[in-house]
Amino acid sequence: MNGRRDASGSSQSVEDFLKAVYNLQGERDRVSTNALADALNISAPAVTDMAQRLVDEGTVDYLKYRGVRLTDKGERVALQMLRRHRLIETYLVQDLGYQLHEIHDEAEALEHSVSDRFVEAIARKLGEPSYDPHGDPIPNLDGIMQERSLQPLTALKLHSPARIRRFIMDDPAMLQNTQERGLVMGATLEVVERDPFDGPVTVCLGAKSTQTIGYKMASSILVEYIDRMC
Amino acid sequence: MNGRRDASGSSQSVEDFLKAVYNLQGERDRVSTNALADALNISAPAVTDMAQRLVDEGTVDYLKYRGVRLTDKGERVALQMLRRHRLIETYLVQDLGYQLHEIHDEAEALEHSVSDRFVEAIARKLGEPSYDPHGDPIPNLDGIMQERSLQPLTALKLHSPARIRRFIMDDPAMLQNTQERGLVMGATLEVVERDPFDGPVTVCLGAKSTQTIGYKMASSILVEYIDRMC
DNA sequence: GTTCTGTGTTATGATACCCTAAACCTGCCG
DNA sequence: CGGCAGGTTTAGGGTATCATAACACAGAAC
Repeated sequence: MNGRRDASGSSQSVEDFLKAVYNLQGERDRVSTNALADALNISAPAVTDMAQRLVDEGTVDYLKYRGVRLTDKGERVALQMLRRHRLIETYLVQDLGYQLHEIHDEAEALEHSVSDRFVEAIARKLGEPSYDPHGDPIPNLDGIMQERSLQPLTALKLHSPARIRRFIMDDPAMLQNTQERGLVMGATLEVVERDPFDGPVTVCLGAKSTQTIGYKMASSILVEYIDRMC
Repeated sequence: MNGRRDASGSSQSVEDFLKAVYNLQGERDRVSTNALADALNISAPAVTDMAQRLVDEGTVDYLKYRGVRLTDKGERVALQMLRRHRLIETYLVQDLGYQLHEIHDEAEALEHSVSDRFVEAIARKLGEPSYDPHGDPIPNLDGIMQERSLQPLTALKLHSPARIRRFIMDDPAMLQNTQERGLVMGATLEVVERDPFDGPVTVCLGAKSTQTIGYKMASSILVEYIDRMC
């Protein structure tokens, strides 16, 4: 028995496995067992083990020594998990007052036990959002995501107004730091200075404040150009 | 690994086990293996198995052939689960538009994966409620519940106005039926007729409608006397 | 093409949970 | 107080999910 009351019948381990494959699988290449072992924090044999079991379930395509790839069925499950995860994250922020850096772990746990009924209830309540609080696109029921073309802060032209649209960072501490510095979703800014050789970027946030941001963080903040700061 | 991010570290099975012991344990008596096997839908040996494991964790006091009893620690866990369960149920109704008969299963799954942070967030949002949508009391953080003295519909004096305060029924179908018939939480009514020998009870719900209710259902609906119908 | 080297797999084992079948208590009955 | 019936436990298995240690393969280096 497992926690889910809906279709799939997958266990938490299986769902996490499929998610990990999805995340590591770029275009059409296979994912190595070691990469999965790292991502899932389990041993390599455990990955082989799971891969072989999932072949029977038809969610994964596995070739000895060549790695793992999702089947269409597996990809559907992964995208469903992604939808769950991102909707739950959105919900935690919107309705329960969670901070951006707190939501990942909570969603990670909830996504496995929540029913479809629940997920669709919060989706409706949130107004069927297309993006989660990190700015990551939320797959719709058919697994389709609305991709955008955004620029990292490090690639922004000087003195061109832009709006923060996405945070690509997993570290909760870094995430928290961005928020505390006023680098929040939707904030408008322009780059006033940029050091060469992957040095820091200095941005002006409205009239309010100026922040100098390390390269790593700056490249993890994506923005879109806007006409004027407001 | 299990789904919880908080303290306890209990698995879903363990938590369900402790809840079951709590539910079956009246005052100070022990709960029999078979009773637990029935309640949990597992075999008797599986219960013995679990009981022996939980002794090591200190949540349960188990004597061979004499049954199981919660320790103080075990009772704390059980009450914490009860709090979680009932707060989640309240939340599902209040904020997500669930119907009364839909909430039990969803809460049953969620209570195991949600964090304390989550539970307390919804408690705050709901205004620290003392009762869940069934009218069951919600333990506070110290495990204390506000008990009330309510009457079953079957014990009500004729023509005495009363208000529905609690539904003691597990069957979702019966629960759903009460709601459809207007026997909802807080509704005011009076008994206009009662058949002898555990026969049906006829109640008048305001001016709106009159319902004749079978004994079993009527005895599962608890009310409090009020001064006048309104 | 043969040989390394590191990546991946098999072998073996552990744990939590469960089951069925068989052996075992316990309390009641006479 | 012996014995039976029914509730309990022990024995013996099974699956999913992990781990460690030992072995096997693949691709690069020569």
